[in-house]
Amino acid sequence: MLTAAIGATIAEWQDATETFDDLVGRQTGLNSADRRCLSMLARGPQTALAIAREVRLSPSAVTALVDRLAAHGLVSRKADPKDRRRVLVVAQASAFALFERFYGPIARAGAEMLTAYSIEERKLILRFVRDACALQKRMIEELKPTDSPAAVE
Amino acid sequence: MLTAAIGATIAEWQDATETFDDLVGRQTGLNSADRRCLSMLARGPQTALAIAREVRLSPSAVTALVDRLAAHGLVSRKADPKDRRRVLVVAQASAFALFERFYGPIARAGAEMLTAYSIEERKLILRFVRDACALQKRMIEELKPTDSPAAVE
DNA sequence: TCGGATATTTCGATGATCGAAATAAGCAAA
DNA sequence: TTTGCTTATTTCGATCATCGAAATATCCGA
Repeated sequence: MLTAAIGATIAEWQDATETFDDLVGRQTGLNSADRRCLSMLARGPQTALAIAREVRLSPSAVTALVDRLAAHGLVSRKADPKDRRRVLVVAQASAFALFERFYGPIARAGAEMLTAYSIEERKLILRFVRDACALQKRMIEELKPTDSPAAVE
Repeated sequence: MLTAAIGATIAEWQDATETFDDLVGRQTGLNSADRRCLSMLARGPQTALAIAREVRLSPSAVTALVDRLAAHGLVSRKADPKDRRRVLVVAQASAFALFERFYGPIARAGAEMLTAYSIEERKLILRFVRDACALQKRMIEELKPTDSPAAVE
């Protein structure tokens, strides 16, 4: 037993995560795709196409998205020296500051929370979150191929 | 140690969860708010205002949202016998079927995954996810009051 | 019964997104 | 080198979700 309680709590946790993220969006004026894009750019400059794939937006939508972020001074465009068709989108310092402001505190609080667990316990927690993450990714793969026209009709 | 690895894995897990959810949206033709609303209605009929609060949409947007779901046959409107100003939105059988179809498999796989853990281990996992959930909710509260006009300018 | 409060809908405007077409640059073969 | 195909991004017009304000309907207390 306990699996039902664990599942329910995870659902509640994910819901809270979504609510938190939504709040960040309201306070920053950035929508879900904007935030996803910024989070990706925090790992380094990316081309528009790579952003489109990861954020799951059309290339034209990414043009508008980057315009938006650039208007806020959060990113800048830079020609790719290797291939002048490409445009590299680069996160600015303000983007990192924004991340620190909104996600820094929770990251630190999370680390702090984990100090209440022994090393052995943390090993188990890591095993669990890895299992959960792997499971979620497996379910993504199972959902992908189908591409059913409309499950809702 | 291990906290960094745990944090990184959780971030990866949340990302996968978002991707999964987005895929469900594409395959069902339901956007994020639609899905949130349905998920709420799975717990019982709700008034438009309650939906607006939970889904974080304006009341007028909820009218449109419910129209959309109703057009898909997923919900129906029902006058509240107690207060005729109110409209109760009720999930239809097709909504539950949709949930079962997309979230049933992962719920069962998750339960199955947990069978690899002993009861003692599950207790620890439950403690951990409760801690994480509580932390996330605490961070929501800390973010709420500020209501800063624009953190981005 | 009157008047303010509450619940929902309607309406016009805004803005994010899409797909198709346009533009620009790379690349390979003649 | 030139020609033509491919790839990367942007522009453009259309669509749709959402908002805020106004309209409508109902409730409830004085």
